[in-house]
Amino acid sequence: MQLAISPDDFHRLEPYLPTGMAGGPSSTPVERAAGFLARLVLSHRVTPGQKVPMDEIALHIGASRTPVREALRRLETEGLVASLPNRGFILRRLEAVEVSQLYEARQCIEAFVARRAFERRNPGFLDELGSLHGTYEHVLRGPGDCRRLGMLVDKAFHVRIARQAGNPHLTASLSNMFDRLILTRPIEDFPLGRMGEAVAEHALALARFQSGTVDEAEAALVHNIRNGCEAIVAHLRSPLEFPVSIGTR
Amino acid sequence: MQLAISPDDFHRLEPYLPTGMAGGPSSTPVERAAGFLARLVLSHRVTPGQKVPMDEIALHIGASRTPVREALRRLETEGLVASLPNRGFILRRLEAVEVSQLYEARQCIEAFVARRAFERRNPGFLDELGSLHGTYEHVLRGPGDCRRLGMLVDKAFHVRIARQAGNPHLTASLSNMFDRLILTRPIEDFPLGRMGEAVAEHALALARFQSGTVDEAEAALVHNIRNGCEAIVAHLRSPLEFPVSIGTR
DNA sequence: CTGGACTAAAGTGTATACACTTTCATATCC
DNA sequence: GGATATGAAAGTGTATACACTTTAGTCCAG
Repeated sequence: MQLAISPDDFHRLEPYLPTGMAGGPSSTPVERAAGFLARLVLSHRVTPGQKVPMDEIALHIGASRTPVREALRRLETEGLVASLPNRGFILRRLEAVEVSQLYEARQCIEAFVARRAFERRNPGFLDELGSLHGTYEHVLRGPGDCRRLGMLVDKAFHVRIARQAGNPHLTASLSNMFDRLILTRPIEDFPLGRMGEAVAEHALALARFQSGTVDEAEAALVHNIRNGCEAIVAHLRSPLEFPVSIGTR
Repeated sequence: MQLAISPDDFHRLEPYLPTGMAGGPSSTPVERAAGFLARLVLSHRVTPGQKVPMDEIALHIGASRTPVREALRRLETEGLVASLPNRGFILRRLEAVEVSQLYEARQCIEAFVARRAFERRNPGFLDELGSLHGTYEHVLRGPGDCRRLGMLVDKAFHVRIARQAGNPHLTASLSNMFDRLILTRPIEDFPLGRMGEAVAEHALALARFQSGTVDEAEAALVHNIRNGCEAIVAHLRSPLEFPVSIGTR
């Protein structure tokens, strides 16, 4: 089975890997284990519900299962994997209800941080947000199956706003919600058409942050989240109404 | 040094231990390790900034360091301990700014869940909330140094409201914020006088949920959080203005 | 065939071992 | 005397070993 993300795309998404999963060569075995698992998931070699191949990860990072297990315990707390007693770990798989709950939680946090971020906005922040928006547009025009890659840049946009609000705990919490939504859903559950709309909604949100009111900025962001949730829930209820061909380039 | 929580108090707080830290005899070594660490912290045998005694935990739960380390990796993700390379783990210690950020995050989530919980309130919920409120009052009248014990019941009250909102992710997130506020602050940072006020504020919040409007219920809860934060920040700025004698019964 | 025991293989969870780092105490030099 | 080396002891992080569980296969009885 061919990788849905080409090596070229894959290299480009490295900066957007989940926190603590960058796993560069200089990091600890525990971090490298988490990083390699993230890559396995993003390249569709491990899909939600499947067993986490501890031995393969250990072999690949050149370590034993001990640090790999420590990494998986961390990811367990983050809701990314689940431990099945005496049967190892599996990549968790989100139920439809969990997806909408995560979107609800996103709305709770993002409505709040949008206001704080607006109050604390400055040229540097707006530039970075604009840049992330540009990357998002660019990625969507790219080749191959860009759904997870696109979601990572989507995440970067939203998390950047949260970061501007200055509350690391809310930022981390939001980041974790995105990780769960990105990594623990089958790729079929990402409606392809949705991403184009999201770009337009981000453009509006960006404009509101640049030259709008607090309420408008908050509303634009909440609108983006609500639409995303609705599109996905509708897609989950009838995933076969819009059969998609997965481009493999 | 005498335990600040008597064995009697200690037994009573078991039902309120953080999630995944109950650590009954039948649970896995990883869970028991987390549970025993929680008990070490709640009995002031390990204080914020101190090293986590891995060997002591391993010995006490009758296991080796391997599962203890896995447990600590989980707690690391939850922000309760920090890993110092080649020097083991320490119980994290919150800076003043982190405390106020956690209160801000609490307000973000609790304002949201208060509304959802109000919409979904029913007699069973109100009964349980009333019961938790009664326990809170009772604990504060109890003997010994009841600050951490009181905070655990305070947490139970707020988390019960979150649970009624029906979003497990927001509930878990709030629960984690309380754990950090309860376990990773030096006991001196808990202003003793504050708890009496909190009881009164809980009483009002309870009344609003029983016979008020959504806005009133939300406002009462936010008021409780804001007051708590202000009292603590003031206390942290001048902890010596109101020297307290720590009762040891 | 079908379903249930038995067996072998694979895989998991933890104890143990050990190389390596840090820490602390003693000794040495300026 | 204070600062810097030196050594041993303690402690950490991970590899390895192994008891135990699950899984998969095989055999046999019905």
